[in-house]
This record gives sequence, C-alpha cells and structure tokens, in this order.
Amino acid sequence: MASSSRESRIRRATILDVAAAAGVSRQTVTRAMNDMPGISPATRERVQQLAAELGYSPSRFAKGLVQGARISLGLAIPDLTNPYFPAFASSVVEEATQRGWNVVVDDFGHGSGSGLDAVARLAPQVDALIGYLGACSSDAQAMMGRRPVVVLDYPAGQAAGGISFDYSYGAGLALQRFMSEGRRRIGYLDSDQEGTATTRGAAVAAAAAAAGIELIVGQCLDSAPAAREALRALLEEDGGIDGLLVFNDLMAAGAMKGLHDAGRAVPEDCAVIGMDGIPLGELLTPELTTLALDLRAVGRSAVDLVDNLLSGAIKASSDEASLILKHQLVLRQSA
Amino acid sequence: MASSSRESRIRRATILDVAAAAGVSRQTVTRAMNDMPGISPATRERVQQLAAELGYSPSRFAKGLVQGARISLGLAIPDLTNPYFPAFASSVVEEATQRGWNVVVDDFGHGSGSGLDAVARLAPQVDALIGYLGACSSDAQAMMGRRPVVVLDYPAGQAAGGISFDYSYGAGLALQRFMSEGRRRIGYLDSDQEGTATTRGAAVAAAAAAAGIELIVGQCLDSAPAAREALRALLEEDGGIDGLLVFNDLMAAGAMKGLHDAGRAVPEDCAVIGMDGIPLGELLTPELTTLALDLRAVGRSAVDLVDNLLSGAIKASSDEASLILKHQLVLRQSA
DNA sequence: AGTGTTTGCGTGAACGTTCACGTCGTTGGG
DNA sequence: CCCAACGACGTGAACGTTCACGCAAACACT
Repeated sequence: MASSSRESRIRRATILDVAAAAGVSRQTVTRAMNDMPGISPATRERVQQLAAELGYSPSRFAKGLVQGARISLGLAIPDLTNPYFPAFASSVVEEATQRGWNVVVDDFGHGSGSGLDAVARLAPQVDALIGYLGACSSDAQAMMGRRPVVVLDYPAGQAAGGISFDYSYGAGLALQRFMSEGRRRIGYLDSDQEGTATTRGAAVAAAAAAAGIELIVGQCLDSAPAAREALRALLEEDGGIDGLLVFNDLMAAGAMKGLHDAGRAVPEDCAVIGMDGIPLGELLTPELTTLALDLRAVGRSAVDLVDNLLSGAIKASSDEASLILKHQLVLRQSA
Repeated sequence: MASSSRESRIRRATILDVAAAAGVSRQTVTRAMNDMPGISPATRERVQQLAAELGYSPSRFAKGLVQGARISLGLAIPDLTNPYFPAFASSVVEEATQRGWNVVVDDFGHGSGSGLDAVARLAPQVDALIGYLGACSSDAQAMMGRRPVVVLDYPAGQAAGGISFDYSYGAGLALQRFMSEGRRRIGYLDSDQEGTATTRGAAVAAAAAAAGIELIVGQCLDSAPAAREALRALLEEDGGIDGLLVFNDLMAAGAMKGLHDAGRAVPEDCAVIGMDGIPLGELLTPELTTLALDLRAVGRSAVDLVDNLLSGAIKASSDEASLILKHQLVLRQSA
C-alpha cells in the first residue's frame, strides 16, 4: 500500500539553497540554470552540478507567476476507454502543442464523479476548457468565468459556444442508404442518458419520421458489451429489423457481436451503420460502415475556436463561436 | 486561420482589481472566493458577483506558490491512437485523481517529435513523470533531476527505476499453447524499432530457441494497417506458418485482417496470439486470444511507485523501485 | 458597568522566481 | 594616467495569492 499523501508537502530545494551551497547569488543560479549569458563557464558548471546534487528544480509556480502564464488547456473527456475520445484528444493535443500550449486531461468515465467534478478539478488549473460536457456545459461556463469554454456536442437549447454536429444530415445519409437497398425495418440503438433521448437519438427519430420510417429504438449504456447485450432484447422485442443504426462505432461493434450471437448475418440479414469513424471500424469483420467525422478537423476546430476566443478575435456570444460539422458516410462492408 | 499566439500575454484581472471594485481588501475577496468563514453573506455575494463581471479567476501560479504545490503528474504517451495507451492512461488518471493529483498528458505519436521532446515539454510542469519512454528513459531521468521518473517497459540494460514486463514468461505461455495444439511453424511479428529487435522480440526469440522452435520473424510499424500489409510479405517469404504471435493487440488485429486477405482461416490455418489484453480483442472476429496485462494493475503500480518515491519511502536506486509484471494467457477464439 | 466572545474585516509577511538595474574589478586604448 | 568598455556577479522589486495575525465594533454574560 502506498503512503497516502495526506501531508505530502514536499520540501524541495529552492534557488537560495543552491546559491548558498555554491556561494553565489540567486541571479547567478538563474543564469546557470537557464543558460543565460553573463556567467563564466566554470561557475555555470559548478552551479549545475550542485543543483543536480541537491535535487533542485525551479518551481513552476514561481516561474509561471513572474514570467506570465504559459497557456494551458483543459480537456475533459467522458471516457478514455471509448476509442473515439483518445482519437479526438490526440488531435487536440497535437494542435495545442503546436501553439506551445500544454494540455491537462481529465477523464470522468470510471465512476469517479460526473463531468462537473472534472471541470471543478480542471477549472483552477487552466486558461481554457474543451470538453464533451453534455448537460453540465452551463455549469462549466459558470466555473470558468470569462475564460473560454468550448463544448462539443452540446444538447440542443443550451447556448454554450462550441461545436456541434449535424445529426439530421448524418441520419439522413444513413437512412437513405438503408432505403436504397430496400431495407424498411430500421432499428436505432441509442446511448442511455438517464432515460431521455440523446441529441443524436432525437435527430435520428426526426429523420425517420420525415422519411416515413417506423423506428425501433433500443437503449443501453455506452459500451460494447452493453450493446451486445442490449441487442438481444432489441431482437426479441421486434425481431424483424434489417437495418441498424447505432449511437457510435464502439456500440456498433458490440451490436455486430450481438447480431452474430443471434445468428444474424451482417449485412445480409441486417445491415449496420455506426457513427464516429474511428479506426477500429476497419478492423472488424465485416468492416464497419459508418458516419465518419474528420477527427483531425474536429480537434483543429476546437483549438482554433479557443485560440480566437482567447485572443478576443471572437466574442463568446457571437455566432462565430458556434460551429456545426457534418458527417460523411463511409461505405465499408457492414451496410 | 486562428491568430497565432505570438504575444498572447493575457492580462487577467487580479484579486486587487476585484478588491478595489468592491471597496474591500484582498483578504475579503479571498474569503468570498474560497467560501471561507468570517465574511457576511451580503459581502460574499457582492464580491462574487463583481468577480464574475470582471472575469476574475485566481492565478493558479500564485495559489500554488503559497499553498505548496499540488502534485501534478506528467504522463508521456507514444501514441494515443493505439487503444492500449488510453486504457493505461485511464487507469493512471483514475489513481492519480484519487490522490488529489492532476495529470498532464503529452503524446508524441503524431510525428510531433520524439519522446524526448515530450519530456522536455513536461519536465518544467510536473513533479513526477510516468511514461513509455523506451530509449530516452535515461535522458528523461536527467531532465527531471531528482524528481521521480517511472519508465514502463524499459529496454534491458537501462537501469531506470520503473515497471517492466516478464516477456520470457509470456512468450513461454504463448509458445506452449501453440505447441500443445501441434503447431510447429511459428511466426512472430515485431514492432519496427529502427531495425533493432525490441525487448519483446528478444524475449520471444530466446523462448523459441529454448523450446527448439525455429521462429519466422517479421517487422513493421506499430499500427494495424502496417501489420496487415506486413503479413503479406511474411506469408510470401515462408508460407507455412500455422501460429503467429504478435507484438501487441492492435497489430494482431491488423495481422488477422492480413491473414484473411490471404485466404487463411483463423485459427484453423493459422492461430494468432496478441499481447496487451485490450478490450478491442473481444470485438474482433474471431475474438483475439492474447497475453493480457491487468491494465488497472499496471496503472496502479505506476502511481503507487511514484507515490512511494515522492514520499521517500523508497529510494530511486533501491530494488523496490523496479517492478516486473507478468502476462496472463486469455484464451478466446483466435488460438 | 466591566469583561469576555463573536463577527467582520484589514495588514504585513511569505511563497520562489525572474527582470531591470547596479556594482566591482579588470582590460585596453589614447 | 584617465576613461570607457566589458565581463562577472549581486540587489531591490515585482508577480498574485494565502496565512497568521491584528483590530474595532457589536453583543452577551455576570
């Protein structure tokens, strides 16, 4: 068992300790540590040696305080276990490090609290926040004060600045594909958001209604095993579906497993379309047809938005602070 | 195009601005912001209101400076795109937040430099470092000074404190499985580490030699498409393999695709065993047999180690600073 | 009326750096 | 021999908080 850090006030060596040990002043130590001019090579060497021995490293707080903050970006992720989020996080990290920012990641999937807790942890640490915050987006805004918050996939009605996705468009593409292949009994497997339909679910339902399709809707937790399990119920309830749209690719993977368990062939008996476009889809058998997002573009847009908000080029209240991205139907084998 | 942050020195409101606006002192503002006692509800409300209007939020640097650092942990990840690493990162984040630490993640997979660059970015920001650093582990030690560094999967010979894996044991399990099913022409697909064999590769080769097996070795970049491609070469070169061990699960997924491309049935014609034990394996068809790591345990061990190093309970030079974890063979369908 | 206690708020100091100067001694040119 | 220039180093101030006090007014209790 590790010693819990109740009183883990680490007494670190300060610049004064090093200065005293070397018999020089603070400033000389600073010069030695930061490779600044105005110091003799001999002294520099000696100070660096001593600093290493004492285990000295400059306090990032003191440094940050005097040098003016380096921008750091908070990234709140619901579940690092779902491959979509790392893929997204990866593009954000890339964009951010290109700008010399650093990224603090917090994930709140493993039952360690809600998105709000993550924001609470992040808020005092960062200059801006990007995250899939769902319902807590307005609270997040409050906690961050005037600092930029970019919410992805925010629920309709919540007017936070951020990036959302045109699910109506995407759902249309998927349904169109199903219908062009003569499939009429379409199912949709939604993520379980405490009983209420998700933004995605609502858009899919609307698109189905518009197309005159009677949609068979199932719900389950956002994970592959849950989807696999949920499909059993869905198939029992109304056995005849020949097309299935799923909340995301990970759940779609589980759903395909569930279809396989039930002895249904994909895509012959039932076609499957996922959402997200994560690389995982290509590794499945059959390979997953999906409504793909350009993940690089999503990350880039989010960081761009933060950048513009930070520099004042865009006001948080303006229309430009909201972006809507579209999916693209990537046809593979499953539909 | 976003305005590049060349001169992005953000002039934020300070506690004094708020104090002046409210006609009170610093300390009263502090009391209002931190919900401390010794302030009237009316004043608290007014100050909070004003703070929100001015967009004031306390400087994390000043706060950190005076309150004594809150521990923050750097996590250097080679490639967030490989599902193994998020899974690992997730467990580290969970353990760390339980201790009240926060985690700064940097990934260096997308061509934005080597692991050394990531360490350089992280080093001034964190109190300890955990990472898959491979060859740069000793440089990382140097940059971090006396602060704890826990390297995972470090190359043999490098005596950094950290966590490594008993690949000989794991390779033994896999080979034993192959042999018990009468498979004798075993292949191994290694990750391409600039030509040299990886630690894993060396252990597998040794285990094969010990078992009197002639190993057919292939190499490719660490990604599923690369593995899929590489398998073509491997099969052409020596077509008769009936068992394949792969560097990790992601590459194993690609390899199974490659076998499928070549018309080989898994596991009938050729059995496949991966390494890592990521959830992805269960979603493949056939489901992937793998040398699984207990990912929660890996994350927990790494954070425990940092905790003990930080508290001084363990010296970095001691034997206790090195841990060796074993794989477990999880039998599914592919072997 | 005298004496503690509470409530509400303000002030000096400290946290560990870096920045902008200042100082001292040596060197070199005229 | 004087002055300027330069190299090597030191000193006061500032960054924005919080902590540990201090202090005055209001209130309670004997």
